[in-house]
Amino acid sequence: MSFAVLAEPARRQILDLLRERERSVGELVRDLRLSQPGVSKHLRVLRDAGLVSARVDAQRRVYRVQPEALEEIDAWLAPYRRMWTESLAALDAHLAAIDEGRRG
Amino acid sequence: MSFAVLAEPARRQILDLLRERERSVGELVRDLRLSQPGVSKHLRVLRDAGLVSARVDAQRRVYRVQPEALEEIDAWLAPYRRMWTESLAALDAHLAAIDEGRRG
DNA sequence: CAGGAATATAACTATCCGGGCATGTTAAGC
DNA sequence: GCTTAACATGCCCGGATAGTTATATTCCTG
Repeated sequence: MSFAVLAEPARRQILDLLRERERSVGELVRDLRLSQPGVSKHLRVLRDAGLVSARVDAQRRVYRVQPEALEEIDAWLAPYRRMWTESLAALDAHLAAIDEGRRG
Repeated sequence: MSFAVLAEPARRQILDLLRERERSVGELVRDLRLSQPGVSKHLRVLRDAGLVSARVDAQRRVYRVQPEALEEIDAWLAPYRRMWTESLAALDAHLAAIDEGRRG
């Protein structure tokens, strides 16, 4: 499960940057407060998890996000999401009932 | 961010167990392959993250899941979810177009 | 083909974290 | 009030990992 991959703030930040547009390693190094090898290492982890993919452009590697890899996490989250939306629905109903009562 | 909290498989397993029904520490110890202090330690992390809450029943502490704490993660996921659902929609459209073409 | 640019990998270190054992704490029951 | 049950906490250890510097690799450019 790629939860562990996302546990690292720098990696989430990389994904957020790549979500706007694809970026080369050098660009990411400029945006993050990390050494170039540090960024490369995180990109390696993200690649292995299928969360990003790389395209070669001369000496540069341009990375892009691969959002489908997050479906697994979304799937794990789904039943919990049902739980809190049900709570919200119940609260809604409750407030509606109160309002109903107020208006007689 | 509680991604780091969920990175631990045992903690996700605890949440999944508590999603069915609330459980005491002892029950969790029986269900997991972990020592009692190990379980307590994970529960502590989950509590600090607001992911579970405890109710006192005599000497026992009964834990339940607090799904709202996962909304933060869901919020982070949301823009990516939009991305892959858009991809699916595009694929749908593509396949429909192919089918349309086949039928003339 | 020499030099430099862009990135990956290697090697090393410091830190964090999960695991267990031993022990502290609180509540029940006699 | 002493014992036992249920749980939390402290302490220690081994493994994982994120960060760095140094080096290897690849590819363009002159």
